[in-house]
Formats: sequence, C-alpha cells, structure tokens
Amino acid sequence: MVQPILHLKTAGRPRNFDPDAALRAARDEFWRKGYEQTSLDDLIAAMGISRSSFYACFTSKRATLAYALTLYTDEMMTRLNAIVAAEPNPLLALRATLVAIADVNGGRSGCFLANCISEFGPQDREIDRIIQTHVTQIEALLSGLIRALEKPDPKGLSRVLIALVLGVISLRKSGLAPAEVLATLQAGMNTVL
Amino acid sequence: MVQPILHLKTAGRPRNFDPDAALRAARDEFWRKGYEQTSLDDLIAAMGISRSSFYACFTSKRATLAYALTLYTDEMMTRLNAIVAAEPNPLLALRATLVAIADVNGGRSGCFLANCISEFGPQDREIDRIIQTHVTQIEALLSGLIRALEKPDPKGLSRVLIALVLGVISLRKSGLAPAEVLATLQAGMNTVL
DNA sequence: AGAGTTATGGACTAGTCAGTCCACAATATA
DNA sequence: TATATTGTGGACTGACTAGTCCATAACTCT
Repeated sequence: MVQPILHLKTAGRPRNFDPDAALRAARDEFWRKGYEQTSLDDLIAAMGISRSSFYACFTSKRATLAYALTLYTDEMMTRLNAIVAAEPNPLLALRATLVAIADVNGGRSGCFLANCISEFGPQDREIDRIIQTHVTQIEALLSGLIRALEKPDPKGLSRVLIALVLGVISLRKSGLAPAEVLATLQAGMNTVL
Repeated sequence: MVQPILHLKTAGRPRNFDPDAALRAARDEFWRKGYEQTSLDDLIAAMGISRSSFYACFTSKRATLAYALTLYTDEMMTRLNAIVAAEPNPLLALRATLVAIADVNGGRSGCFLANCISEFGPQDREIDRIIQTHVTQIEALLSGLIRALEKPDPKGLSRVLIALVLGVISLRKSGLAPAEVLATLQAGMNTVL
C-alpha cells in the first residue's frame, strides 16, 4: 500500500489541514454511511477539505476506504491488546475483549470491518486482504486467550465467539436495544465459556 | 403495502411476462448484488422486461426491493415451518432450522434479510418494518422449539442462536469455506444446546 | 526579491443513475 | 370493424457521480 499521508517538510505551500484528522473523519463517515452511500461531496465535507486537496493527498475514494479501514483495524487491535494486557485473568480478558469488539453502545453503525465485509465481500482484492488480515489477528488473539483457559479446540471456539460477536452486531443494526444486545452477548458467552 | 402484482383480467393489452417470475428474478438479483449495486438496467435485464413494464407493474426500484424482501421472508417462513412440521424431535428440528437459515451452501450471497439489515439498517421505514416482522417470526419459531426442550430462558437462548446464525453467515461472506462455516455452526449449537 | 514548488478552490467532464414520456402494439367490448 | 383500454420499446431528462484541470495562493530556498 502506498503511504497516503506525508508529514515531510517540503518546499511548497503547506497543507492547511491535518491529514490524520481528515482520515479519521473519513473513517467515521464511511463507518456511519457505508462506502457507496458516501458521495465524494459528503466525504470531503466531513473531512473539511476541498476536492483538490483530497485527491492530492488520498489518491481516490477507494484508496481512502483502504486507508480508513487500516486505521480502524490498527486502532482496534491496539485497544484490544491494551485490554488483554490490563486484565491478567484470561476469562475476564476474553469477555472484555468480546464486549469491546461488539461495541454495543457505539450507535447502530455496527463494526466498520463487518460492514465492509458485508458491502464488499470478496470483490475487492485490497479490501479483502485488509479484512482477512484483521480477522486472522482477532482469531489469534482470541485463541491465545482460550488456550490459557485450557478449553478444547481453541481455534473452533474462537470462531464460534467471532460468529457470536458478529451476530450481536447484526442484531444491534437490526434495531435491538443496546441492553438486550449486551444481554444476548453475555448469555452467549455464559453458555460457550 | 400496495399490492404490486395484479392478475385481474382487464380490457387492454395483456402482459407478456409473468409478474411472479419477474419478482423472483428481481429478488435473486438484489440478493446477489445488493440494492445499490443493482442498477435499474441490471434489474430489468434480470427480470426480462422493459423499463416501462417495470414501472407500470412495480412502481419503483425501492418498492420492488420491499416486494422482493417480503417474497423472500414469506418463502423462508414456509420452508422453516415445513422443516419443523416434518421433524417431531424438537432438538433435531431446531438444529435443522438453524442450518437452513444459515444456508451454508447457498453461495456467498448470505441471507437476503441479513444483507438488507446491513445495507439499510434503520434508515428506511418500510424495509425496517419488514425486517422487524421477520426477525420476530423467527424468534417466535425458535423459542417455541426451545420451550419444547425445557431449557431456561427460551427467548434469550433464541436470540443467542439467531446471533450465532447471523455470525456464521458473516463468516461465510468473509470468505471462510463452507465446510468450516458449517463446522462453526455445529460447534456453536453443540455448546449452546 | 525572484524562482521553484506544492496546495487549494472551483469550474469542468464524461458517464451513470432512477424515473418519465410517447408513439405504437395488442387485447376486450360493442 | 371501430373504440376504449392497457402494455411495451426506446428515446429522453435532470440530477448526481468520481475524477481532472488550471489559475492562483502560499510557502522555501537562493
């Protein structure tokens, strides 16, 4: 992937926007509305920059989605690793991790990654690669924690848990109230773990 | 909802297509590619009718989605009820029902209803209403079977199972092989039931 | 200060979109 | 056969799409 955002000092006129902040705004916009539903006008309005600046800095709408998705997955993994590092009890760490992924109180936008899976499926190679990488990372994180629990078939169990979390995210998007979504996740974890 | 398809004899020129068959074709096209990704040209090509006939019979693209989604949910409920009616053992009936919903071997298009949840969320009132109705029906069907198993909290458990199924559908869409998806579903059912 | 370099706003382009319209075709009824 | 009614193919419309281009602004370096 081409690095989109350069912070190098150059000879010409300086940017009058912060590329990182703009990318976060782009991520939030894609997250909230999806890729197709976000027009370039919507996008640059949310980012607070002009069309020219957008193309000069971010190449294209599709490339920006890839950058935004990478930003999302990187931040997510950082948060999850912090949770795991802070909680020595593996069962509690696992439960906290799953709750964090489900992001029950994060509105009805669901998980940005899951949204992209649904919107793109396997059709875009680069997006698919980012998705696969992240899913693999999450799987590794979960099966590590499960192994510490000395449960059988950690890999299979981690998939069941991922399915459970993806499912409750769908339920949230379908309009189920946050409290009931959380209760469903908790009930699922109680029976599985 | 306005009835889109009329089979009444009228005075004028008769239709030279079958509205039911056309609607099934529309459903399959929306199912395969999603609403936004299906242009009207794609749609009418799949349905085998002209633009004029389309608008005369189906009102609009959005209305056609609602009709198609209703057709899907009706057929789905019919199939699930048939499965339940044919299997007297409630545990086996429940498992067969869940496997049928997951439709593991049905390609990577996922569940049409789940796709619509993901693509529209709560933003379209009529679509949302159809989604809510169907989710409620499925929940009722599952909790009925669970009650027969004399398990505690049938409603909560049915939500867990719905989440599990929605989740494995997402996993399928993310590219996981059918066999592994099915294994995940089976593993989930084994631990939950 | 002047030359070189990069950023920006806004007009522009080519293509696609859902939806409309109309001349004409195909039927029922009288 | 004449009239009324409905269906159909295809041209058309206005709006919106992602992306391009250029004149000018704003900076660094010599």
